[in-house]
Amino acid sequence: MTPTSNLQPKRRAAKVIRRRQLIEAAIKSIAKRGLGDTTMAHVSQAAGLSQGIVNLHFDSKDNLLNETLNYIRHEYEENWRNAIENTPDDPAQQLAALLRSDYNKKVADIQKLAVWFAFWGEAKSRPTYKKICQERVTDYSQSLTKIIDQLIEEGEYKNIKIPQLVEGIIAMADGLWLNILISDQGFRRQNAEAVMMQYLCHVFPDHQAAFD
Amino acid sequence: MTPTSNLQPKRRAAKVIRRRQLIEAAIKSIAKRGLGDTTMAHVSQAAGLSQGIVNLHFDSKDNLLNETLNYIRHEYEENWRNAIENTPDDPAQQLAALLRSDYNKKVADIQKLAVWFAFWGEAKSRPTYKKICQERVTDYSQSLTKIIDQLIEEGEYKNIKIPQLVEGIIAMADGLWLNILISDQGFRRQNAEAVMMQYLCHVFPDHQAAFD
DNA sequence: ATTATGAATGAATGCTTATTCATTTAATTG
DNA sequence: CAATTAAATGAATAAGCATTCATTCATAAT
Repeated sequence: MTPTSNLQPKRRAAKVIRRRQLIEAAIKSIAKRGLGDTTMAHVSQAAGLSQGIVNLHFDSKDNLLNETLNYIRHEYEENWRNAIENTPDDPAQQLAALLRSDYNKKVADIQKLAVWFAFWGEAKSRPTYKKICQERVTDYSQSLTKIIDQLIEEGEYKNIKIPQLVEGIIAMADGLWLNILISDQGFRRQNAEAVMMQYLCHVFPDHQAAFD
Repeated sequence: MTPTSNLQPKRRAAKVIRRRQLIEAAIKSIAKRGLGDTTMAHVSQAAGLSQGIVNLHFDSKDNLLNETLNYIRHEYEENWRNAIENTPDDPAQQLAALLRSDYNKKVADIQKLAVWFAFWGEAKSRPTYKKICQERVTDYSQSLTKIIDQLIEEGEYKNIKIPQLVEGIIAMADGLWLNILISDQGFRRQNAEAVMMQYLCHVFPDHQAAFD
C-alpha cells in the first residue's frame, strides 16, 4: 500500500481541493504579474495560506507550474469535447460548435489566455511545457480533422487540402486568442467567433447556415 | 550641444554597435533559456563582455528588454515594408508578398519567434510590452487593409467583411508562428506559407494564380 | 478523553541576481 | 608625448527568492 492510499477519504479530498486552490491562485498571479514575477509568496498569499504551503503540496515551484499548465490544458480539452457531445451529429454544426467552444467564457477568459501565452513564451526552452502544449494541439486537430473529412464528403467540396486547412484553422484560433489578450478591450470573444465563422463560410460556402 | 554630439565619430559608432550587440545577445539568451531565466550575466557573457556592461549601456535590465522588443518590432516592420516596395503594383501580388514576408528567414527565424512569444507572454502585465505589441499590429493591419480594399474592388468580390478578414489573416499569421515555434521540426516556414496561401485562395478564388 | 497522525505555519537559511562604483584600459587631443 | 576623456571591468553590495523544518493546530481513531 502506498502512503497516499492509506489516507482517509475526507483527508484525501482535502488534499485535492488544496491543490486545485493553489493552482487557481497560481493562475491568478500569472495573469496579474506574469510568469516571471510570480513568486511562491504571491501564490500562497492569493490562496490565503502560509509561505511553505506550495512546497508541502507540490514539492517545488517548477512542479506547481507544470501542474498549472496541465490543469488548463485538461480544462480546455474537456470544454471542446463537451461542445461536440452536446451538438447534433451533423458535420457542419459540429465544426461550428467545436470552434465556437474556443471562445467560451470559461476557456477564453482573459486570465486563462494570459496563462497560455505565458507558458508558450517559455515553451521553447522548457521541454515539459512544450510537450503539454503539443498534446493540446494533437488531440484537438484529430477531432477537427475527423469532422472536416465528413463535411467535405457530404458537401462534395473539391480542391481542399485537409491538413493545411486544419493547420490554418488552429492557427487562426490561437491568433484570435492573442488578439483578445493584447487588444485593449477592443476585441472580444464574440468578435473572435465572428472572424472564425466568416473563415468557415469562405471555405464551406454551401454550409453557411451553420456558421451564422 | 548635447554631450553625445561632442563625441568623436568612432566612439559614437561604437556605442550604437555595442547596444545592438547586447540586444542580439539578449535575443540569443531569451531564445535559449526563456525570458524568465535570462540574467544580466548571461547577456554580457553571450556578448563576450563584462558584468556591468548592460547597466552601462542600458541603465537597467528592464530597459534592455524594452529595447530588445523594440528592435525586433522595427526589424519586423522593415521586412514587410520592403516586401511591398519590391513587388509590382498589383493588389493580389502585393497581398501575397506581404503575407509571405512573415515567413522570411529573417523574421520567422526560430529565435525571433521565441522572443515574440516570450514578450507576448508577459504583455498582459507589462504596459510597455503591450503597447509595442499593439503598435506592430496596427501598422501592419493598415497596410493590409489598404491592399485588400483594392483587391476587392478589382475582383468585384461580394459579401466580404473587410475588418473581420483582416483580423482573421493576422490571427492566422500569428498562429502559424506559434505552430513553427511549438512543433518539433515538423512544421516549417514554407509549410506555414502554404497554409496561408490556401486561405487566400479560398477568399479570393479569382486570383489564385498569385497565391501559388 | 487521550493519543496518534496529518496539515499548516512562518521564521530562518542560503543561494541567485541586478546594480553600483572604484579602478583599469584605450582612444583622442593639443 | 603627456593629458584628458570615454569605455569597460569585475569585485562588492544588497535585495529578493525558493526551500527547509521545528513547531503548532486540527482531526480522526481508540
